[in-house]
Amino acid sequence: MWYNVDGDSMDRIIFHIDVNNAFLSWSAIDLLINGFKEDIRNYDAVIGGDESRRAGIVLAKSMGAKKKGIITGETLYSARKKCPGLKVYPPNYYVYQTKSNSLFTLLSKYTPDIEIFSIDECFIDYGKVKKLYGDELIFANKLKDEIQEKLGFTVNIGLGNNKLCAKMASDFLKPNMIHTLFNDEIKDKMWSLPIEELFGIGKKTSTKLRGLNINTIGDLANADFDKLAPYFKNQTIKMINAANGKDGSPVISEQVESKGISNSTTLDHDLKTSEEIYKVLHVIADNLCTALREQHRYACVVVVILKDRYFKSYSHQMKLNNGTNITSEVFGISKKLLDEMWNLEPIRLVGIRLDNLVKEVNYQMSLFESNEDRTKVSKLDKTVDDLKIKYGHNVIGNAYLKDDNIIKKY
DNA sequence: TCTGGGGTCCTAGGACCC
DNA sequence: TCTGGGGTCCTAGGACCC
Repeated sequence: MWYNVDGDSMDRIIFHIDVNNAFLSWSAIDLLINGFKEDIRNYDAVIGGDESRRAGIVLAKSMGAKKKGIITGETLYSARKKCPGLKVYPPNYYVYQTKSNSLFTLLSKYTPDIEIFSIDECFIDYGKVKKLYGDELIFANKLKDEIQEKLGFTVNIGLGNNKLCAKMASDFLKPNMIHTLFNDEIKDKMWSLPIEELFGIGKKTSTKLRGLNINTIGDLANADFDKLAPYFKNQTIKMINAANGKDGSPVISEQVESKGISNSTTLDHDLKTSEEIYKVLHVIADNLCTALREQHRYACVVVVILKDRYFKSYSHQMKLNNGTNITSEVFGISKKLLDEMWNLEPIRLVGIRLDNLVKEVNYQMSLFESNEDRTKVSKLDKTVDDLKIKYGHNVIGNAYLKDDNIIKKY
């Protein structure tokens, strides 16, 4: 997390650029390109998950839907109750990635100092290029308009002396707006906001804070450290700094490799037998290992994640002596982990996370295995990967999984 | 008809070693 | 027979973000 006070300084100028209703805007543009007559941004519309797979939640909403009180993350069922005429469209992640890339490409004309924060958000260290482009507000306005003109969607841009303030600023009033939250504006513009608006303060923490009669960001900014410390331990100082708009974390433009990758799926019905769960684990293990092999990376930790019908989640993990990206190995470990952890309660979600990723393995054979076997399975994976590259990801799968209805949903 | 999927970071407790 | 800390590594779970 980036509330790091060291390095915070007045003379930095940071932009936070945030696409307005990203998924919905991007889907709207894509639909228009494909001959759709209406712009779904002008309806009461949402991008939503697949209800038949029990993934029916709101991922993004139009301004109209927002006005009806629909919030991101709520069930489509509940959203429809608020807005009976609601239109629901499925997400298209391929389109989103393309639009996202087009935004970052446009921005990189101006500066290499861009930190990609998520698919629809980034930070720019404007201080470093100010002498090239001049006044930050004038530039921000031009940039905002250029994005709308060339890419067809709107953004909010927040300006501050650090990333935290820039991010808070871009969130003020939407859409298509520019806001500043410089150090001398923190009291006036941020302290009156309710505590849950502060970045990093979620539901659990805000409930606890309100219980301590801390209701606004200003209350937290001026809170007594010793009073809060027993409740929030090491987080206390970070929270108080954040409420004071202090953050020294740098804009990091190099793409850092992820520390782990995961894949999980909510099933369309609860699974009740190991055999059913194994099949899902196998597909997931293959997805993840294929991705790792593409990146030439290896996992040293395998985690199996389950959610039961009450939405309670469980995990079980194993650290490996040797990193692996071999599907059959990860699948084998996952099965073992499942067998150890599963209490036979019906399962709603199955996932695997591969962690502690490394670039190379110095493979050390255990006493009883032969390196030949390992080379063989590795080669098999490679052959499958090559076929996938040549003919597409769906042409080949494990025969074990063929014609299985779990896979169709996947 | 409650509640996606992919991440990061933190905490607490246990094992183990010195 | 009972009793120490300190440090590190590992695991499970939680909180938060988009």
